[in-house]
Amino acid sequence: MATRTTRRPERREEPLSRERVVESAIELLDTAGESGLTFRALAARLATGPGAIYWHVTGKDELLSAATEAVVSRTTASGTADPTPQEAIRALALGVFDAIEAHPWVGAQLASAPARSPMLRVFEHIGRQVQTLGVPHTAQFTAASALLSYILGVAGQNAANARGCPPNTNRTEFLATVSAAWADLDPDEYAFTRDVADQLRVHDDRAEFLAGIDLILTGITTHREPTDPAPS
Amino acid sequence: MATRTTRRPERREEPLSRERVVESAIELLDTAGESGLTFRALAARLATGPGAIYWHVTGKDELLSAATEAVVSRTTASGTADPTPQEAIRALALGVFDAIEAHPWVGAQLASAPARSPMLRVFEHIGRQVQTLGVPHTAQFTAASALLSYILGVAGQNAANARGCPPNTNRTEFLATVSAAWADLDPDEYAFTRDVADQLRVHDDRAEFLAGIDLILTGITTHREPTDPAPS
DNA sequence: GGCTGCTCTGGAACGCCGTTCCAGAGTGGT
DNA sequence: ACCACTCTGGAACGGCGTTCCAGAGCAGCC
Repeated sequence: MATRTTRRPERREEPLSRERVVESAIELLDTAGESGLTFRALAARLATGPGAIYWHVTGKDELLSAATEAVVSRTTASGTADPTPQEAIRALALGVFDAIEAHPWVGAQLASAPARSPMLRVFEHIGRQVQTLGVPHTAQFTAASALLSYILGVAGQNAANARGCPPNTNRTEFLATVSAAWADLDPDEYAFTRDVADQLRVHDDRAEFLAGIDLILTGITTHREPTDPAPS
Repeated sequence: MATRTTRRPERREEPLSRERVVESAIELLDTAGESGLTFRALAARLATGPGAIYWHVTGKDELLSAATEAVVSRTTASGTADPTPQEAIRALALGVFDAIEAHPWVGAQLASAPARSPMLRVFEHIGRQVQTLGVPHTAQFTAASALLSYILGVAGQNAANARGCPPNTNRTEFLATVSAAWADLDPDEYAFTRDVADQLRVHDDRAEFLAGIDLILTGITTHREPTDPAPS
């Protein structure tokens, strides 16, 4: 009140920008979850009104896409030289996996809009390693697509699990609860599920994810005819 | 106005019920998409008010779950005796795949809430076939989870694609458009994607999906490389 | 028949959402 | 001094999920 317009080095300490909007959106998504990202909450965090945000972003869809793009692109950026294509694919997949574990909302976003830009880069990198693996040209699309679909599937599941209990229960307790629920299922209708309830309780998400990748990689590198001896 | 309470055989021609609510919700989702399911629209279709629906359903989450459950359970119901476990798994996966193609909203729903009931039954059936395949006990959970994750991943992608262009373009035209977009990408940054743009244009979703299933099945049934050191 | 208690209805209202609108502040060019 | 342009932010709109509640219909008991 005392000073009205004097003593203002810039219009505000930091002017609005698309970058700042997206960054704040990511923080909001990380702290308050997917439902926490609101134009009003975002405006409050940026000390402005909802209308101002629309000058830098066309709408919520673009905002979510930009936030996802920003997070995923960081994982793709770190290009380490891996000795084998298999390890390169594992590293690539783990990058996406870790990004989703750190930001569960990315999983839900990717699972429901994969054709967009961020995952296309992952697809490209996977495809190159598939080529390096010596996969026949006609099977390369299938192989890369299968790997991508699997990654996106795990992404969605992890996001769903993280949404189930974001703040409170630690992972061990959560797994114990679900495992106990599985063990209490009908023995006739859910014989298998009951049988693996123990494995669910002690399993490691990252290891299971990688094991699935390896399963697909084995399928890709194994010739269709089972008479082929194990390649190395 | 003429007759007030006379001439009414029942309170209404058909009383509200949870079954009728869920069924109408499915119809609404199929015709108007995920965003078309609204308590007001649902109330209009049922010739009632929004409040009445809450007597039969606790909220929108349960409504969506019930609708998904209803659609998925129909696919699991048809139990045909398949000669081999592989074919049984393929049939199971195709059932889910077809259900999602017929109701794209199911894909999005499954991809973002897989731990719930409907997919647990699929998991159970897959797991039994995995057991029949002779997979070692310690690897059964991994194998079934990988298959389920892959199915859910494809589910999400199909749902996203269907959401991109629900009514208008036929599939061939859509694929041609995306394929052309891929072919126009930067040759350095997207060499592989450009290379498989042709395969994208002519590919068959069902066949690709099954090919991915077969990749994982091959990985499951192929013995690990004997020289492979235990990877953590 | 009345009366009561229960199930079920459906319209009104609440608060929040994404989005649009627009008056106007700030700023650089002439 | 003026203008044109970028950018701001508060108000407002329609629609959403959800809640609330007066009351309709329908047993069952007096």
